[in-house]
Order: sequence, then structure tokens, then C-alpha cells
Amino acid sequence: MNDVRPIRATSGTNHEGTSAHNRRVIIDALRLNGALSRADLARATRLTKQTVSNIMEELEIDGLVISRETVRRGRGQPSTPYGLVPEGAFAIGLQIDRHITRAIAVDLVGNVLIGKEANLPVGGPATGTPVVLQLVQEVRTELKLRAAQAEKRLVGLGVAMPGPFGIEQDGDDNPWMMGAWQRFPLLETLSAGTGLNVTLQNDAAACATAERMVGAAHGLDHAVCLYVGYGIGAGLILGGDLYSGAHGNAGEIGMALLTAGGRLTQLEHRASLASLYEHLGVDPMAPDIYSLIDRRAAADDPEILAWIEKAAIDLRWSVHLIETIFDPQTVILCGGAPAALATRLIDAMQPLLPSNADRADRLLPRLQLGMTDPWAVARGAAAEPIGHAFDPRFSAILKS
Amino acid sequence: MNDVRPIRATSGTNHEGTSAHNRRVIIDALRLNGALSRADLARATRLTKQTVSNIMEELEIDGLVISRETVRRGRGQPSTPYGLVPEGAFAIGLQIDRHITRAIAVDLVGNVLIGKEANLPVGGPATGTPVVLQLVQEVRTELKLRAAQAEKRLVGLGVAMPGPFGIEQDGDDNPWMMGAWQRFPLLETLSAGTGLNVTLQNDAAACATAERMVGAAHGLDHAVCLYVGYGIGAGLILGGDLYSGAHGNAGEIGMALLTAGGRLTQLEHRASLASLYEHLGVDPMAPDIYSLIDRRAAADDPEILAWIEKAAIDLRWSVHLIETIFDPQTVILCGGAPAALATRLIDAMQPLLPSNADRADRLLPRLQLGMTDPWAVARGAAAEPIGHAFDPRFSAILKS
DNA sequence: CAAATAAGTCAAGACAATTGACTTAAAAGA
DNA sequence: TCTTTTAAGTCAATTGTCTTGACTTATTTG
Repeated sequence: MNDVRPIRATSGTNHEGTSAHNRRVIIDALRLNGALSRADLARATRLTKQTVSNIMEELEIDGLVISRETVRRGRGQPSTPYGLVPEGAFAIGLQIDRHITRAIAVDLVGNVLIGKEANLPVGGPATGTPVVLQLVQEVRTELKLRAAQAEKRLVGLGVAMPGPFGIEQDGDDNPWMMGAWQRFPLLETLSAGTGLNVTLQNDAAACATAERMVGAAHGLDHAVCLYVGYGIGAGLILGGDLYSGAHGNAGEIGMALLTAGGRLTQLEHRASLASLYEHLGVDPMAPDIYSLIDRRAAADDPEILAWIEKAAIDLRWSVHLIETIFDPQTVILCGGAPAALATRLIDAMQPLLPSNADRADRLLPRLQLGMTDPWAVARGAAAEPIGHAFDPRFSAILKS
Repeated sequence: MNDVRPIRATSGTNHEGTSAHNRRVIIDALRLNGALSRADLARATRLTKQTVSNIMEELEIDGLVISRETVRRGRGQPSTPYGLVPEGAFAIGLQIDRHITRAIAVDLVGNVLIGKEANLPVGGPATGTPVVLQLVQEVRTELKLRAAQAEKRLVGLGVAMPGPFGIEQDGDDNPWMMGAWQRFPLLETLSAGTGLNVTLQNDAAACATAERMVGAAHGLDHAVCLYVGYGIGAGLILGGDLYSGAHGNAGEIGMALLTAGGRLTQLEHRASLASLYEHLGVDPMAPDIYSLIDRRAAADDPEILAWIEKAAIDLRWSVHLIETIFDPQTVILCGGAPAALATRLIDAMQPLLPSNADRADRLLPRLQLGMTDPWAVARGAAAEPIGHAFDPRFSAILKS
């Protein structure tokens, strides 16, 4: 008698939805194109001048946009461009990695205001959570000092962590796999501990978010970030949005099996920083490892070059595969690798393998260099709540 | 002085957009769940009862939905379920393949009403276009006889063809590559020749569209169709929508390079029907090849089993790769392969390689069998305009 | 037979975009 | 210099669509 089969449907929309969408479209357009006049915005969004005017007035009152000097562009009344106000919104980004955690504060346009890091003690979430919460609190306190409005304009806490999520892995007790963290109710704990909206993504996705917001993927609808960090992964920007798959694990190409030297192995074992550390015989936990690798790479250390030579083979194949499968506008190499290493990797990957990306009408390079600093992941983590806050479904700072 | 840099922005929306969205949401919900009452729809779409009532009244007048017998479900007034009217819309699907072309007519719920095929003469579009147009016309004429309303409820012509598009390929003069067709202004020609809205997708994408509309991917937001036809490809349903990449070539995994037997080769050369035909030494142009393969596979022909054994290795790897990269809810094997062959392929692929898809909370099999008949591609091609017609941006039959 | 429950309608109201006329400010041409 | 043209932006009224709250209808429960 009782029919309990759930009904599947997407949500309908109403006036508020319409309005929220239009506000978001305008903010997006400003982020993408810099300052624009009301008339420009009306043309670009295909809304009427009046609608744009109304929305801009609201946004100005909300402190999200501000007018600039008028500009004369030929006949007619000069236009008044409006730009985003950096202090219009803030977010905190948190990276949790194997032995270190980083927290940063960013503003609406993606400027990094504060960055702090701390070592994570062994013992997983039980001992790590207090450290993480403490770090976030420090950043938050400092942000409050720097910007009076910050606390009430704080739209959320974005967290990035290596994936995959929700999988019982082999070697789950290996501290480098972070299985304990992945099983831990991190969202709930951080949400309760900070009172902020918390979102979680994997590190490659965070890098892609950062590249899309303020990097090489800015304004692109189809781009893939090949993330080379301690592990390896791909951050997917598909159809203008970050794609995370059914369980948040899309793009975990580090676990892809490939035949190398006649043996089936995982990409991660061939081309990640983990494989480099192993190749060099250095301790991944050494505190100055980033600058060490940077220096040795810059000096064309033969051991590093040997690894690059080998890793480039597999990365070249990865780019070919990404191009073949996703048909993106460009592929961006990014992540926690030092710049000297990353540039040498890109050079060693040339010439790229032939693929569908060899098109006569290409506008962008097939492979380009993205952010290469240890803070990129935290930056992307912070960018997520900012992007999210202007999504129609979640308009936190616009109501009040 | 003249600033001609184009402004990039997404489009805003208005009341009509809201309404079109809500109508589409309702039609989607009916397609997904079968018949639903107004109250059910209101709960599922989070619209008010009144709004749903208004929209349903319109849809009923437009002939897209019809009420069914009332049902008593406990206390309260009995509910009146509404279902989609199959004759509410029609579309024609066209498959253009190497030596054959197929056209079918479908209705709103995906029933195939008419199917016709014709051999394509050698000579590419110059000689092929008249044949194709003739075939479409025949189907259209017959459809008119079958359903009086058909002509004015015809929402478009969907075309499917092997990809990739816009690439100058090696061996472009090879008639199996269809380079001449891919360079030909097909959309414009067919649009002019039929007066219909024409859309184009590759054959794997068409299969995925069909699976989503009426097959194994019905109601799924994340599914990948591994298409094994003359070539091999993947149709991607990501986040509830078909994904085609920046140039319509996403999912062309047939061109992915892999190491097999110590040599770098393309997946297509190992696991497509083309490779089977070559293995068997049969002429791919033989008119009864489909049933021939079906019979031999069903009889466990040793030559076929040998090919299956070999192809399964690479397909198993493909599934692993797809799962690793896309994190889908399920992978569906579909395409132009006969059922006897497809089931044996799936069996030979077991056990699947370990991947992120090995989850404790799985609801669907990792790999399942989809449509396996020569008409699946045409069916998907036809499904595209139907799906598209209820998109907010293109509400063809709703205005009038 | 009354109370509870749920489906569905009615009519008024609220919200947000559109429309068309208007104002303002500059460049171009006579 | 003065008029015309062009474009930005505003004002006030209108329109389209969803929401609200009270109501009606039909059924089960006790």
C-alpha cells in the first residue's frame, strides 16, 4: 500500500532563483572581463539595461562592486565601469597533506592575504584535528585584524586533501595514504569546530579550481589540470564547471594502470614527487625539501634529470590520454612541484604525442605551465567557497 | 580607441526562462519516474502545488501529458497521475556509417516507430547526401501516415557519425575513416534539405544518449558507455548531461595509445569490430555481417573466442581507466556488436581490474550490458532532439 | 459519523524582469 | 558655434510567473 520509492527530479526555480542566477552571471562576467559598464553587462548577459542597473545598485550597496573612473568611448554618454571589490568577500582555504597542513585567507578576487602552515603530528585525525583547527583559528584571527568586515564576509572554509575518498585501500595503514583521514568525518568536525560552511575536494581538483579562478584556466570552459604533487591526479574543468564524478574521485589518474618496462604499474609510482623522492633517496618529510628539489633541479642535477627523463615518458602519455578522452582547450601542468622542476618536465615532455588536440584552429598551447608552488592547493581550496557563494543555490552574503 | 575585445559572459535569465526551466523539470521527472500526480511533482520539484497545476494544465493543452486513472493511497483525496503522451513529440534519427545509413522515427517516450536503411555508395558526401536525404524523406513520409500530428510535432533531426571531427587525420583518404564526411558541411546541407533543426554527435555519444533516455543509464547522472562498433569510443554522461568536450571529440578513446605486446598501438586496433573483421578475414561490407557474427559467436566459434580473449584484455583495461578517470556510477557496454558477442565479451572481461569503483556502497554493477543492436546509434541520434526540445534554451513545441 | 489527512483549486499578492519614453553627455558634421 | 547623432543610464508603468492562504473535494481512521 505504502509506496516508498523515492521520486527523482531536479529542482524547479522561482523569482529568487532567477535573480540569484542573474547576480551570479554579472559577478562572473566581472571576474572574467575585469571592469565593465552597465551597458556592457546588459549586452553580454542579454539582460535589459534596467535589470542590470537594478542588480548593480544592489551589489554596490552590498559592497561587492564599485564604480571606477568614467571612460569616453566615442559618441554618447561616457560609460562608468564597475569592478569587483576585493574586500567584498573572504574565504579560508585549508590543505591537509601527509605531514603538513596549510591555511590561507583569500579575498573575492583571489588575492592571498595570509598564509600559515604547521606540521602534522603522526597519529592521523585524532592528533591532527586540534592542530588544524588551531591553524584555521590563527588565520581567522589575523584576517579579522587586517580587514574589519572580514568576519561577517567570510563565506566558508574550503578543504583540500589527497583522495580517493570512500575506498578501502591496500596498505591502508601506510601513513602516506592518509586512509585514516579519508575515513574521518572531517566535514562535520571542522564545521562544528569553526562554525563555517565547509567543503572538501581532492588536491588536484583544488588546483584546478585555483587555475580557473585566477590562473591559466581563467575563462576556459574545458581544461584539465595535470597535478604533480606527492601523488598525481587530474583536476577537471568540464563545461565550465569542476567535475568530481559520482563520489568525488574523478580525475584520480595516479591509480591508472599502465604498462611500463613490461610490467603493469600505477602512474603514481612512475611520475609523482613520491617517486622522485624515492629515486633520490631523500626523506619526504625533510622540512626544506621543496627548496632542495628546486635548487637541485635548477642546477640540472643529473639524478633529477634522469628522473625527469623517465617521468616525462609517462606524463607525455598522460597528456595524450587526457587530450584523447576529454578534448580540452588546453592541459595545464600544476601542483606542488617547484618551478625549476616543472619547467624542465614540460621541456622533457616535448614533443607531445600526436592526438586529437593537433588541430589547425588551436588558440592555446596544448600544454602549459600553471601554478607551481606549495600553496597552490590551499589557494584552490580557498577559491571553492568564493565560487560557491555566488552560485544560485547558495547565496550566503547576498541576503541580509 | 575602439575596444573590440569580446566580452565573455553566460546569459542571464528572465520569467520565460524560469517557466521553461520548470516545464522541462516536470517533463524530465515524468520521463524518469513514469506517471506522477501534481502533488508528487510539487514535492519532487520543490515547486508549489499551484505552480505545478498551472504548468500541467498547459502541458495537457499542448498534448504532452495526459491524466490516468485516479489512485487511492491511504487517507485524503485520491491522486490523479499524469503521464507523458508518446505522440506529444517526434524526432528523426540518422546514422551515417561507412557503407550504410539508417534513419528512424521515435516518439516522445523513445518508442521506435519506423526504421529504414540504405547502402551508401562509394564517393563520400557528393554521392551520399542524396541517398541520405531520400532516406530521411521516406521515413518522414511514412511517419506522416502513421501519426497525423507528426509533422508539426517533429522537433528535429539528430545525426550520428563516427568522429573525430575537425581533425586532419593520417590516412584521410582511407574510406573507413570517413574524412570526407567529417570535412563536409553536413549540418547545413541536411538543414537546408529538410527544413529541420539538425544536430550532430559521434556514434558513441549517440549510444550514450539512447542509454540515458531509454536504457541502462536512465536516471543516472554519472555513467560512461563503452561503445564497441566498427570503431571504439566512450559516450560520457557526466553530471546528468552528455559531455562532448571543446570540439565534440570527448570520449574518442579508440585513438588512445596503449602498450600491447611490447608495442605502442591504438585501442581501436585491438578491440573494435574492425579488428574482429580483420582477425576473421571477413569483408566488413558484407550485408549480412551482423547476423553472421552473431551466429558464429553464439556457436562459440573458436576464432571468435580467440579474438574475444585478446580484446577482453584491452577492454578490461579500458573499463579500469574509465572508472579511474570518471568515477561513474556504472559503465555500460553498448554499440553495434551483436548480443551474443557482447555478452561473451563481458564474461571474458571478468574479473574486472581493481579500481576506485570497488566500493562498499555500490548499488549498480561496475559493468553492465546496454543496447546491442545495429539501430542503437540511430536511436540515440533521434533521442537527442527530443531531449533538446525540452531544454529551456530551445522550447520548440511549447510555444504556439 | 466526526475527525484527520491529502489532493487539488481559487483569487489575491509579491517579485523580478521588460518596455518605452526620457535625461544626460559626448562626438561628428555643417 | 550649433545641431544632429549616438550611446549610457534612469523613471514609471506593465507584464509574466511564482507564492500564499483559504477553500473544496474525496478518502481513510477510529
